[in-house]
Amino acid sequence: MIVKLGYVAMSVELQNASPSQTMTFAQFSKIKDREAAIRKLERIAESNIDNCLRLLKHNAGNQIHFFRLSSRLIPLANHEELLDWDYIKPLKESLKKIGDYLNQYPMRIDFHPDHFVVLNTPNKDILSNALKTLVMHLKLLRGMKIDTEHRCVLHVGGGYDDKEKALEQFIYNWGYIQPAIQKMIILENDDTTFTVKETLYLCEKLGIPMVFDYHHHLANHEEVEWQGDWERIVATWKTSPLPVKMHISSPRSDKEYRAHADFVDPEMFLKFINKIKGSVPEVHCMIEAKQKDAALFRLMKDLQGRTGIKLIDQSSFVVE
DNA sequence: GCCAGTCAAGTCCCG
DNA sequence: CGGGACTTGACTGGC
Repeated sequence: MIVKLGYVAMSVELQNASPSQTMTFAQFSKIKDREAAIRKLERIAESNIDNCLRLLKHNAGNQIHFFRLSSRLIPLANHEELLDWDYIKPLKESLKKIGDYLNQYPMRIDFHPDHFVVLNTPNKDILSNALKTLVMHLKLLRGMKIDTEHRCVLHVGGGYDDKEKALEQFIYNWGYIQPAIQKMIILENDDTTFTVKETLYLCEKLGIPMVFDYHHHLANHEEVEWQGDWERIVATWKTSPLPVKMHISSPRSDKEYRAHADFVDPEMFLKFINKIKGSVPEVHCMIEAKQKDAALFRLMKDLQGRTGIKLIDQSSFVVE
């Protein structure tokens, strides 16, 4: 089984390369000339996209083939006061450069919008805002010439005091979502509300691949045993062009169990990998650690020389 | 040039 | 029912 590691949004090694520079609406409003203010937003967005390209080059240089883009590339993209702003048009060139680069150095790219994108809300306005944000992600992917299928990880949403009802609301809302957006989405079990089993229920019913977050599972489950569900999780990826995807992180401490630690505990990771060994030809693990790419490199170093592990390059290995 | 406070979103918690 | 906590990285303001 091949295992490939990826990391999230920004590098701790590459300096001054934030893809998430921003401008708040309060700042925006202070600028009297609205056109000038919009130009400023566009400059920030362009700088963010340029930094993404620098990050991709950093990844290619370090043999990393799996990366999550920041979801904050375009400040105020979906703000209600900026509905007339075509934020994609001025970014065409920058986005195309990303696409061209990915043609040269293929990499699995995905997004994970903030948890304010809630698809199971009973509130029409909140749903409409969530969909606007997803449309932005779709446009960005298209601008970068990335196949949009299964690129956007979301949580199920709110529990609203009745999880069963909340799951049915997700199914109801799903029916109103355009197919291009549906196709882009994958769902992840979360650390406070929806467990693996509940997320699987939706994924199987609606044909959505499921991202298994092991840390979230440890924080939020009916039963801690997960191996009985692993085959079901794998099966949700059967129709996907992409390999099964996981999220890996370690708790910061017993007290702050849900928070992400700086690095990933290699013993926990190895134990996990050995349990799924051979169940799929390839699995992609997103390392969600505070130390970002440095955590990925350290984990790879920790795996070096372990029994049954053969390193392929700086971010991938084979388990036998 | 550092550190504390602020900013955004939606849900959840507490009184 | 209303206000604050939660979360995250970036930015702002005070010293």
